[in-house]
Amino acid sequence: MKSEDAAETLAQLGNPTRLEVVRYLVKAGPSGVPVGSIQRQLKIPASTLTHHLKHLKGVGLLMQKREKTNLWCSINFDRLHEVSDFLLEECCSFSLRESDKAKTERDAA
Amino acid sequence: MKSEDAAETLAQLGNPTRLEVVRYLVKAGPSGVPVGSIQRQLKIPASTLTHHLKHLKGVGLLMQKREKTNLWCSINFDRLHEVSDFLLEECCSFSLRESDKAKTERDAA
DNA sequence: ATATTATTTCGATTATACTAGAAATATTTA
DNA sequence: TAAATATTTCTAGTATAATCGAAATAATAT
Repeated sequence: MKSEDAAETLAQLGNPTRLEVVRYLVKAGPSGVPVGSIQRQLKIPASTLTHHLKHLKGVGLLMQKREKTNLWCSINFDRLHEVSDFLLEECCSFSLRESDKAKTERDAA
Repeated sequence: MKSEDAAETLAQLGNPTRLEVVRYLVKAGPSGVPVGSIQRQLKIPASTLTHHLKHLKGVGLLMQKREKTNLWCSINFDRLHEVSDFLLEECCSFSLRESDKAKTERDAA
């Protein structure tokens, strides 16, 4: 995952309302839930919710599928995984050298 | 990690300039680098950089330590790990049921 | 004390995001 | 066709963030 894409995705996850939606969708599982259910459960005004869903869709975190009048929303688990992987790689790019910590501390002394 | 804290931290990571700084600090490793080095390497105006460092410090991603005139900056690896763990937990809260996908697809058919 | 280097504060501009009500647009059901 | 339900678009107010130059502050070295 490219750094700019990661930044964009993280930025979208960084909004409390959107993160709440994401968590709700994760709990809902692969089958997802209709927009209206999210709206009622999380008590988010419809227009506000649509706005946020558009953002999540924009970074590929959200998938939508129409069925009759309902628009079913589900999380793109792979995408969410990519983001956490990105952060993990950042963290762990030093994990090997972390084991040299004792040596480093000796050097400083 | 609480959801609100995660959101706040993700929001901070969601700024391209700050994410660049974080990645640079991760590469720099536990010993860190002075503010001025970041500034020169990433070509970020000093005042802008100070601004962003304050944000990163605010969510506990950045640690600072003065040595003579230099202010050394280093990443709080534990904190970064907490964030990626938060996302991973979100992802994986469904990973078990993901293995039931085949079954789900059979049901749909 | 002065000069040098490092970092922060101040102040101002500009842009973008969040929010949500009201109206509009489907889509389905009666 | 009319009524009901679901979702989006439009619009607009408000707030917050990003940016950076110039000046201020801090620490050291000469």
